[in-house]
Amino acid sequence: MNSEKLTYIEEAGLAFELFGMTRMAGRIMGYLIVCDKDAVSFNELQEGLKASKGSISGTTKQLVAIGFIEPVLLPGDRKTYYRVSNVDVGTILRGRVQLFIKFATVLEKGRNLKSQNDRVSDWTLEMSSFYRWFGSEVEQVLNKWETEKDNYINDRDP
Amino acid sequence: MNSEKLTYIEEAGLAFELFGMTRMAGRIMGYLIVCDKDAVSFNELQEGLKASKGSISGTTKQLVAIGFIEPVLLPGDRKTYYRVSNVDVGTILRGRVQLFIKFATVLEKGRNLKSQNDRVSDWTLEMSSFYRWFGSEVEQVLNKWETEKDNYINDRDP
DNA sequence: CATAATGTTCAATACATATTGAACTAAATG
DNA sequence: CATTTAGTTCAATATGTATTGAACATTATG
Repeated sequence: MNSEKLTYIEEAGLAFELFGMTRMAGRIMGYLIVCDKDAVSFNELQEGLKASKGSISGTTKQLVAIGFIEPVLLPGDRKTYYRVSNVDVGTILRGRVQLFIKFATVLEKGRNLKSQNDRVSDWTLEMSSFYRWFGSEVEQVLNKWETEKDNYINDRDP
Repeated sequence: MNSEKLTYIEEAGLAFELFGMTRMAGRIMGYLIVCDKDAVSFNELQEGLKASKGSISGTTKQLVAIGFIEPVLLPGDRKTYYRVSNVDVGTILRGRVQLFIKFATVLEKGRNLKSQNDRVSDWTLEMSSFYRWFGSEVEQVLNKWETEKDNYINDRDP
């Protein structure tokens, strides 16, 4: 593992943190991406990331739970290997849209506690209406992607 | 300020935290929403939220910076008042989409550090391609919203 | 059965950062 | 000019949580 890759792994840690996950989750994803192996053992993750067994254990469980990685078992081998899942872009997106809707709905809930309608009432109503509507639009956009994606994915080695 | 509203203000704090902002930012938004005033003074926020001046000062500055609230000044009055801005749903959405693109791009960056293309390469490439494409789709969806929103916003008091 | 290999659990620690609170600036008022 | 008002700054504190590390469980192996 060269130093460029090690730097990248930390960068991935920060990116996942920005996205609301933990640094270690990002490091594990980064490691699995750049390591040029199909799957990586628990032990290699621990040594490669210089982290504790507890941290690897807990974080791999989280990543499996949200579907970003998956365990790989081999016959005659007691170890657990992990690899990046082919988690669908739509699944990730839908999760975020739900967060949006919840956020807007909490704002709009405040509206129902007011004793009068006013400028803020209108704003919260538009917020929640928009994000709810947006959720259904996203479904159409995802369908469009499925039919058109070949036009937009350009491999570096076609 | 009744107890239902006070409870709501804390709930708003949690919602903003989920959205990557601070609890106090959410409390201030919550207060401004349910207080039934057009604008609220620094001092009222401090007393109403039982927070320190430092906290109100720092958090109002953040909320102004990101456009969620705006200061209101009155002639002959030294105080600063704050109110919820009519921040455009599109502005908020675009900010989140940028975060998405950055996230996917970091994953894809790992791809360029690999010595071979493989399953993970394909996945990161699709991720970043999708979210970049999605960014432009969102612009069209926002235009659609502007022309159609009247059909989707239903006031409780029409 | 004794030992090694593979993970798990959870209390303790480390770490980041949100919030406080006291000291401060700046401007208005009498 | 002295005092009050309004808000800012920043070092100290509180708080939450990510991570560690040691003890433990479990299963395989000789």
